[in-house]
Formats: sequence, C-alpha cells, structure tokens
Amino acid sequence: MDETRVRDRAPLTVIVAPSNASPPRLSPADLLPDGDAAFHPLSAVNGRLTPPGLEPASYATLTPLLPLPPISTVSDKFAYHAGGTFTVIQQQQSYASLSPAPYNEPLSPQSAYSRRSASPNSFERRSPTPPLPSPGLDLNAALLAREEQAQQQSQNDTEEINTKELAQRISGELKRYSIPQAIFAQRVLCRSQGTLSDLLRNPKPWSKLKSGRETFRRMWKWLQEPEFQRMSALRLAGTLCMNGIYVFIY
DNA sequence: TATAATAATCGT
DNA sequence: ACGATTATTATA
Repeated sequence: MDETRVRDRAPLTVIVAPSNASPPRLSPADLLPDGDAAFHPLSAVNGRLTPPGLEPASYATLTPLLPLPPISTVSDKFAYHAGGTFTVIQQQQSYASLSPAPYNEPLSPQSAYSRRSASPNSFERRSPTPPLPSPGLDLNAALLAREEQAQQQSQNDTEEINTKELAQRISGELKRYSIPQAIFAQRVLCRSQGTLSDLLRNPKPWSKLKSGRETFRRMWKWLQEPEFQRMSALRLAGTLCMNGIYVFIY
C-alpha cells in the first residue's frame, strides 16, 4: 500500500539477483549500513536473554549471537528454487529455527489488545513462508501451510489495534532495552525518529487512521515476536521496508 | 561542566 | 510523514 520509500544513506548495491551465479554473500557490514556504533554484533552475553525481572541489558548486548544468521537459512531457501530466476523471499521468521527457544516476554502478555490473535504464552509460530511448491514435492502440505498463512495474514490485516496501549507498550519496550527511537523507527517501521516520537506520544485512534495503520501494525507485529527475533529485526536494517520482501544485497 | 546521544516539537 | 531544530538526558 504505502511504505515504499527506500532511503539509504550509504549507497547500497541492491541487486535482485539472477541466481545461477554463486550463492549470495552477505557481509555483516552490509547489515549495518550506518556504521552504528550501537551495534556490537559480537558482544553477546553468552546466549541468555533477559530473564524476566532482571534489569535488561542494552539491546545491543543481549542478542544471543546468531552466528551469521541470515546466510545459512537464506541459502537453503535460495538453493531451493535456484532455478535461474531471481531470489526474492517473502520476509519473515527466518531465524526461528536457528536459535534455542527464547524467553518470550518479560512483560505480561497482551490481553486487552485483541481477542483473536496470538495465544498469550505460546509462540504461535507463524510458519516460515513455505517455498513455492516445487514439482515433485508435497503439494498438499505446501498448500495447507499457505492457507494457514493466508488466514493469519488476513487476521492481522483485519485486526483492530488499540493504538494508545500499543504506543505505551512500545515505549516501554524501547526503554527496557534502551532502543533508540531512531533505530526502531528506521529499522522496523521505516519511519523517521520524529514520526515515531509523535506516534508514540499522540497516537491517533485506530478509527481515525488511514495509511498510518500500517505503521501500527508493524509495531504490533514486532511486539509479538519472540525477543531474539525482535533484536534481529533491529539489527537487520531495512528488511521490512520493501514490501515485506527480502532482497539480497551483495 | 562540556559534549554527545536521544527525544520532542513544529513547519512544511 | 519528513526532517530540521530545539530540548532533554546521559557521559566523560
């Protein structure tokens, strides 16, 4: 719908790659377009995420150090339909399989927001987007998965969001993990710091929102992710900015 | 206390 | 919604 602005400070080479060449290479540096001093991919606190109740470490330090996360996952899928066309993978949930089960949430589960979505204390994994059914594989499974996903999606799209509460929650989380507005806004919302600040302080009621809804949906989604995944999103740079589609950069 | 980092405001 | 500007807060 909207959200199609691509603004890069650093001239990144974005190539939607014809994939008969060698597998895509991502250098960690590419994931950190703005030499963000805040991001220290290596300062992992031996794997454990902030346990409920403990003072949260900075978001930069609590990432459980996924050893070059994207690449392996990605190249799997990549290889999967590396048929000669290009490699675009629907964004989402790429890391779910990589890390040990995370603590879900230091906070109380969302309650008032919605009655339909998300069981409070399970991860309710949306399955990673099933690769396009490839001939010879199990069609039914693929179709089923796809359908589930579609349901999920339409649910998400239909969902009404209590923007006021959402804003509070987000503010809270940003504080807890010392996530700067600028980072969150840019990386997960594709918005500017000022915009986010405004949204958080004076959220308009859902009913009065038009295109602005998308932004709140993103906040909501982010909130539903398990912690490690949220952090990935933070480090990932621009992932969601292109229509929910990953484009490999190399 | 100076400076840097981050957040809030406001005109467009 | 952006982004420049100003205000606030953290830090050396």
